[in-house]
Amino acid sequence: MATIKDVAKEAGVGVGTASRALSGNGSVSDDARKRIDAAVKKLNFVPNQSARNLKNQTCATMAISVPTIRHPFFAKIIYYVEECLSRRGVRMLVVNSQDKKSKESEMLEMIRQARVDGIIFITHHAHDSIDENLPIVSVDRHIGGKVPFVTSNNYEASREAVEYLLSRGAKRVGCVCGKTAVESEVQLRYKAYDDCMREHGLPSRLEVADFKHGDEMEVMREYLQNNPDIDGLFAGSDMLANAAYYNALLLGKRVPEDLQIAGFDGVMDEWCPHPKLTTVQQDIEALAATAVDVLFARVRGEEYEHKTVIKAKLKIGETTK
Amino acid sequence: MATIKDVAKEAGVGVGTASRALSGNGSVSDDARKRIDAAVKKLNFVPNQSARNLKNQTCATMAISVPTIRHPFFAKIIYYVEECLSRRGVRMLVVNSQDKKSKESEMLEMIRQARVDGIIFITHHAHDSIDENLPIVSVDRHIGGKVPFVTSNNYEASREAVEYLLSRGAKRVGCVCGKTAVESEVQLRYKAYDDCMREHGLPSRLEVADFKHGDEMEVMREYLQNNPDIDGLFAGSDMLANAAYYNALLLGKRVPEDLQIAGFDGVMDEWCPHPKLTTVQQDIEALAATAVDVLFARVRGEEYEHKTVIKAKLKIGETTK
DNA sequence: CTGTTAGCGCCTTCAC
DNA sequence: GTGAAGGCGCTAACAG
Repeated sequence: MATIKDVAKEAGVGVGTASRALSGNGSVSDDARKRIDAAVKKLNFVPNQSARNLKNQTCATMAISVPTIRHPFFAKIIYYVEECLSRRGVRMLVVNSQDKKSKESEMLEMIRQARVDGIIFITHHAHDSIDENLPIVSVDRHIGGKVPFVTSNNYEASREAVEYLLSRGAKRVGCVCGKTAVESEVQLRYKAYDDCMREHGLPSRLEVADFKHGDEMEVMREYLQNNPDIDGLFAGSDMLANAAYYNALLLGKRVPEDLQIAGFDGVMDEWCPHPKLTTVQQDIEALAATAVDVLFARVRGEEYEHKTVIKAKLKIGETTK
Repeated sequence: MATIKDVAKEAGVGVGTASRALSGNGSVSDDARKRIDAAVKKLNFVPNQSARNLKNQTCATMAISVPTIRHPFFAKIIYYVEECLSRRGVRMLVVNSQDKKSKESEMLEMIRQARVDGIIFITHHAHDSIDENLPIVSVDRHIGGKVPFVTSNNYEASREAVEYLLSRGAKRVGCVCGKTAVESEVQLRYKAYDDCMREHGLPSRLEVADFKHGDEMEVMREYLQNNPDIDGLFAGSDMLANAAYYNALLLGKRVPEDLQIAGFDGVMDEWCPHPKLTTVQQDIEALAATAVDVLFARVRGEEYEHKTVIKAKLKIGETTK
């Protein structure tokens, strides 16, 4: 494995000159550059990234921590984040936190160990002890005082969904959302529902359920059994909306005739061709791109927004009239 | 940021002793160890991984390259690979190759740049120029002469599925599979179908379709329109099976009464509660674990199997009688 | 068991 | 514009 020393010797120049030519910092005579290029090719030289990292005190790697990669929303975020990072020549480290706070704390350690340059955090936990100067950005959650975050306009978009249900003739609209352990923008989804119902003088039938991914079917079954008379439902996620759809069918209800359903996320369509959900579609590509932008701004010490809101919009499917 | 030098000074020992105590190689007196531990705590020291990497000529990072993370099968593989690596203190780098050969070639460069210690490859391309000594392992594909790979017992499992369809009374069984650009174990799925039909003296209605993820619905619509009389279908993936289900419904067919369907993969259930597919369930956890085992064996120069077969088994759902 | 020393490969002064 | 030298933080080999 050739080193920069070998290249320099082969080209008949000093290592300094070779280094400058390779990294592009500082000027090198055309003659020297030509000989160095030739040497690089001849020796099949590639710079050793570990050495660069040590010298530059970086590692050209960003981490993204998600509760689980096995969820379409997170998978999609990761997909777009990778795309952005890759464009900048930065690698992406994926960590399944599996909702474990310990695993998330390890991530913080990674920064200190110079194993990653920054982290995109998507978590259900609060981390109040996070050093505010650490290069971290969060998606959809407030995880600590000054950690910047990007999020969809959950409140407005959710209102739009609930209003839509009402406008399509639903009279008794319910709502099921997942519980978040930490203060989260996601909570605005059911707050929007609540406000909306109150303003219309309608009773709120909100259920904020504490469950794990995968238990959506059970949660919805129970809810629909306890609320047999609803004719509209705003679900806090597509997984819940989907579960509502199938449970409704199992209970002999027709969708959307007997029950109209609106979800949130807009991520199921790729894998579940049916039903075509009416749902609030988040602009995941923009969420990812913005998170990466903010992260780089932090790392470089540039200006950045503490909070960035990405517009989500209601997509009409076949689960509403 | 404290270095090992600071720790040594604080503890009143030499750097060598501190290093030995920290990395666990070599013996250190209890007394020294105690003082070093205290110094570490006091200075809040963590070893710099970049320096370790440079010194050790490793980077404690493995890469996994998949066509897209936005597919339940790949997402699940990645999930389990991360779990295995994480247990060994190794980080996982995820690369979306997006089926681009260039992107895959970059990965090979990464090894040379000492940016990753090894790669788990899942690709649709052939890479005949791969150096056989490189620490690479492939899943489900032969990507080069001596690159080891792990795979499910595609042939036997597929036969089981087709035989099951026949045993449940299907008379005219069709098959749709995706085309692979490279010689792949996946091809055994439709080979099994073909053999099975021939042995039963039944006509083969095989379609090996060249399409991208996401186009499954169209592919199946066309197939079902061209083959309106089939009463059984073996699909080469769950996505195809799912698409077959909905297209059948759209065409006024009942499943499983008029058309029985069996898929392959066993990965849809998490995100699509319905329909409960009859499908060949791959043991993805074992595939991932084995791939990681083989990779580490290669890196360490230990013995390993060139080909490992993981058993998949038919799971009966509601799309067969 | 311990401290010193010499690199790992690269980048960045610093004189020339 | 150039080459030599020092050092990033750590580990391994050596002599004590």
